[in-house]
Formats: sequence, C-alpha cells, structure tokens
Amino acid sequence: MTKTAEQLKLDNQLCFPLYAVSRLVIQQYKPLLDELGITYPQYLVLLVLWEKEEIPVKEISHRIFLETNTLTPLLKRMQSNGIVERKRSKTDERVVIISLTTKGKDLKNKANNIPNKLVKKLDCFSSEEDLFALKRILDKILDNVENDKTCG
Amino acid sequence: MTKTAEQLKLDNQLCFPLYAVSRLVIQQYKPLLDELGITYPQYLVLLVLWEKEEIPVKEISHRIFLETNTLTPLLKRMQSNGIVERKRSKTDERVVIISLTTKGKDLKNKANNIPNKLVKKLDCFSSEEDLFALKRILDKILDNVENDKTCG
DNA sequence: CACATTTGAATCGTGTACGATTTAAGCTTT
DNA sequence: AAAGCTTAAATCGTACACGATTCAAATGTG
Repeated sequence: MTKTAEQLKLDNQLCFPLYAVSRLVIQQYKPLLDELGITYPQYLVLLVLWEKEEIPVKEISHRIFLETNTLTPLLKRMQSNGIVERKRSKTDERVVIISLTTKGKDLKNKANNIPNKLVKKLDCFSSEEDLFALKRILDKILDNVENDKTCG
Repeated sequence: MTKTAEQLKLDNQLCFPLYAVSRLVIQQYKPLLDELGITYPQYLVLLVLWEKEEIPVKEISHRIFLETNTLTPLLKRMQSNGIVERKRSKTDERVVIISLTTKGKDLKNKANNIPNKLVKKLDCFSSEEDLFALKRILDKILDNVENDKTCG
C-alpha cells in the first residue's frame, strides 16, 4: 500500500482518537453533572466563574475557546435555570457581564468531588502517568495556539 | 487553597484541553474538507468506507464510536449529496447497508493529500514527537474502552 | 407455533458548535 | 461633529451529539 493510502486508514489518524476520547470523557462527566443540572460546556463556564465571579462574555469566550454565538444561548439557558445573571456593563453598553447567582455559587460545593470521581473513572482506561503526559502535551498545544497566531 | 478547590480550577482540568484541542484540530480540517463538500464526521465515515466499500450502519457506529441516532441523519445527508447509498440487507431486513457511489470512491483521490497537509498545520502547534506520544496514549485509551467494558 | 425478548434503525427533544451576517455602541480620523 | 472603522453580542442556518423512546424484524423459549 502506498504511503498516502496508508495515511488514510482510520487507525492511522490522530484527530480521530482525540475526538473520540474527548467525547468519551465528557460522557463520563454526564451522570455527575446531571446531579447539578448542568451540561459539560456549562460546567466549563462555571469553572471560570468560580475563579472570578463577574466576567464579560468575551472573556469567557477567550478562556474556554467557544465563540459568542455558542455562548449567548448557553448563558441564556443558565440564566433561566437561575445559575447566572446577565447585565450590560455601565461603562460600555456593548459588553454583557455574567455573574453568579447564589445558586451558582452553591453549585461549587456540590462540584467539589467531581474531579476526584473523574480521575477514578479515567483510571479504568489509562494510567495516571499517561494522563499526566496527555495533559502536558495538550496544554502545550493550547499555549502555542494562544501565543503563536501567525500560523493558523 | 484546599486540594479540591485547586482541582476545580480550569487550568487543572484534563478534559478541558482535550475538548478544546479536539475542536481546534477539527477546525484545521475544515477548509480541506470544504473542498470535498463533507464535514469531519462524514470524513470519518468515508475513512471507514474507503477500507471496506459495503458496511452496515451498526458497524460504522462501532468503528467511529457514534450512535445510530447521530449516523442515520448524517448518512441521509451523505446520500442526498450523492456520496453513499443506503439499502436494506436481504438476509436481515433490520440491517441497512451503506455503500460508496462512484462519487464517494472518487473522493478518496481528492483526500489523498489531507493527512500530510494536516500534519503540516499541526506542526505549528506541536512537535512531531509530542503528536506521536499523544496518538499512542489516546489509542491506548480507546483500546481499553473496547476491551474492558466492566468499568464504565 | 405463539409469545417474550433482543436487536438495528429511526424518531424525538434538547443542547451544543460554528461560519456568516447583523446590530448597536464605541473609537478614530479628518 | 460626521463618516468610517472596530468591536461585543446576538441572530440565523446547518450539522452534529446523544439520552430516551419507538418500531419492525429476528431470535429464543416453552
């Protein structure tokens, strides 16, 4: 088989396992997040807000790499579920500031044990060593994406 | 900061970079796949079909880890774009067999250079060494998922 | 052979993703 | 200060994802 034909085999693809494992891990989160009444992308928003209670949509977008056209409806759903509030900035009317409600803050306590539970679930599929290596490589890629905008 | 609080910081999550990088890589594919008139999940289906021209939906599902409720509409779109055909199996009326049209087969030639182009794009973000390690770890995880169904 | 169970697709509902466009507010430049 | 450019969200359209349910065809069991 030629080299290009070889490369077109599913097993030789890099993106495919990345995509498959990403979805797999999110599925592992599902039952835990169901208890909090949130989805995985909503969980990411909360991770950001638990670090900084008030933040513009744009900054959330930048932090978790999701466009505003994904975030706007997502944040509206979180608002109607009583988790966050949306208000216009007084200094710049274009900016929408997202903040946590009391309910949103309280969810942090309920989420405390999620990381540990996840690690336990993932232990079934991989060694801790590999998971560390995985995180290191992925973080490096994201760093490069952030800093090196010349090649994209 | 306590250990659990520390774990709830975005930067300490494993799944987040996995999810972000997965979407990032799929975005790198986009302009290349646009030329073929297909999406990334459709490309995965084609990778399977280029290896084996006739295959039941169930087997595609098993191969690329997507449920039939995702595949059915996706395959119908591919059918209406003239890339695949769908027909019921004669020996088992429940089974739908997917096969390539001439157009679907021809797309393989157009796709020949995609893997190389992708590697070049990803070189901007990561060393080849890291990409190899990444693939090795992810493949191992998928292997374990396939073989070890006791812990899920 | 009737009946319960299993199985492969399809259907339904909700929630992302994201390119492209629009809208409104701020900024710039003359 | 008006015209033009930029920017932050929102809107629109298309395509996934996936849990839950449905439906029909196959299979297994008494």
